[in-house]
Amino acid sequence: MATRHEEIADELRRAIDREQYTVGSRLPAETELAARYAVSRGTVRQAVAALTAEGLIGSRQGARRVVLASRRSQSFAELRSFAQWAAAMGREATGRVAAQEYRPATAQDASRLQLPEGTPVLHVLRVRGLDGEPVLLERTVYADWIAPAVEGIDPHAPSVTQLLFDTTGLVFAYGEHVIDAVAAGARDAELLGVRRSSPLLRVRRVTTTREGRPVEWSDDRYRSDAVSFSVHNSTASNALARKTAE
Amino acid sequence: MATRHEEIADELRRAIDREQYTVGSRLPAETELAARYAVSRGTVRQAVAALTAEGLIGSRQGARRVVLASRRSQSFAELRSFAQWAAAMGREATGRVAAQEYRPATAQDASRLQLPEGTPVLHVLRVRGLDGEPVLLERTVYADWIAPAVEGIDPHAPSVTQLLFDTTGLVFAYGEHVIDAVAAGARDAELLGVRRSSPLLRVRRVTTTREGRPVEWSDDRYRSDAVSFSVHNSTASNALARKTAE
DNA sequence: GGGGCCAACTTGTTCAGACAAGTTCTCCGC
DNA sequence: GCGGAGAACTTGTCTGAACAAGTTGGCCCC
Repeated sequence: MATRHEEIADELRRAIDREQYTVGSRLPAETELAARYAVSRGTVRQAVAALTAEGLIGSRQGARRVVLASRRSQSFAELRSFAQWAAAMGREATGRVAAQEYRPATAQDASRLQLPEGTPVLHVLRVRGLDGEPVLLERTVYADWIAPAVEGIDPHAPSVTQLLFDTTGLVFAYGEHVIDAVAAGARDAELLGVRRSSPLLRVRRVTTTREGRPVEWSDDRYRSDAVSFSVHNSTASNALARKTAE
Repeated sequence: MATRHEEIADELRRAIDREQYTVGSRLPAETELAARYAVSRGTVRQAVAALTAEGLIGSRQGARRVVLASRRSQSFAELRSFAQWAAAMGREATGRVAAQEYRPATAQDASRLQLPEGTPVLHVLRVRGLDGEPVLLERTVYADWIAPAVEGIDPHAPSVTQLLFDTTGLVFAYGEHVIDAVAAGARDAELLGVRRSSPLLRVRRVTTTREGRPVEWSDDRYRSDAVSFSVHNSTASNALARKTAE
């Protein structure tokens, strides 16, 4: 908690969480908050902008801000890392590598990872579970420059993200996710312990470093009875987009 | 295009779109942009903050901003309204009401729409298509205070959103979406023209007005071979969250 | 009681300046 | 040629001020 506006945002979040400000009620005016925390209005605006982006409060010119929701959404760290997400819920993340091999990059791999076609990239198939029960099948392709660090990882390591950070200082900073539904194939069904052709939630994502360099792309399939995703949107911020096939 | 920072944001978006700034390259410094557009640095910061929220550029202290992606994501208006989305793609939105009736609000309805339990709410089942081909099944529950305006709508109207705005001035301002996958039931399969138990992408959402008042909640099922969703995230903004079943 | 108008309030936009903190690049010495 | 130190650059934080634009609530009149 370094900066003042982050402190204030956090304090407001907690106040909403413990229903000091209830859903539907109005937040104090900027000038009042500025006086209360002894900061300028600009700093207060930075704080409430964060809550607005999270979908906790709504804001429109002329009217006081409204509390829209109370439950705080998880952090990006929790979304990037399966293990961190599990830990935040008080569950244990388990995982094993089912297959791992180098293959020359296809045109698709090359385009997504910004590499020349034919560069050897590392394919990894992981099964991940919560408290031992498999819920996610991860087919990940790593760029050549990070692959050596991934290759040496213990097949049962709970957190690849954490290990990569510890060994190479790599941070996953940006992600693009495409979500749809698919039927479980024979292999999927076996590894996840569901019946063939049961519906799976598929998330295809590309992750990049802070410098904007793509690190990996992945085809993740979730047991839809165990996991769902949640997104909030507003006229001001629209992270979610609908797309047609191909 | 009213405000200066919106103009600048739009100009930058277009420049990225026509690859004047290519993916992976660096944006000019704030001070340079400020000079170029003859505005203060604060105004430039507002403009680039918008692009950052959209996932188009990445930003970190000390380094110049990096272009992360070029394709512009659709607006919130397009996400809220099926018809607007279709129009933006140059496709024709079709739709028909398959069933419509009032029912007393269940505890779940009451909680989601912030109404007293037992209040009569309007259930509507709509089939929507692109160029005549059905792609979406919409089971929507409308709050009692907006239901009369919905009831009178032509069953084949392409855009409910537009009609509600025209007749009542209502704007859908905020939305919370929970996404998972389900198998098509017999009714779903028939209405969408797919085989039973094929995977569907389910989006359950609650929409509220600008005042933060819930208007409707809906269970939308998309043919997963026709539609997918896309979300971008970063350490700074995380609209997407993973959830476990109940 | 209802409708309309206005004043007070509140958020949005923009400016200019100062300092903090992190990154990048150059130059120097080895 | 390589690495390290440091300067120059760049984004992040924060202040204080002024005006624009939209909302809300109260008051008055019919």
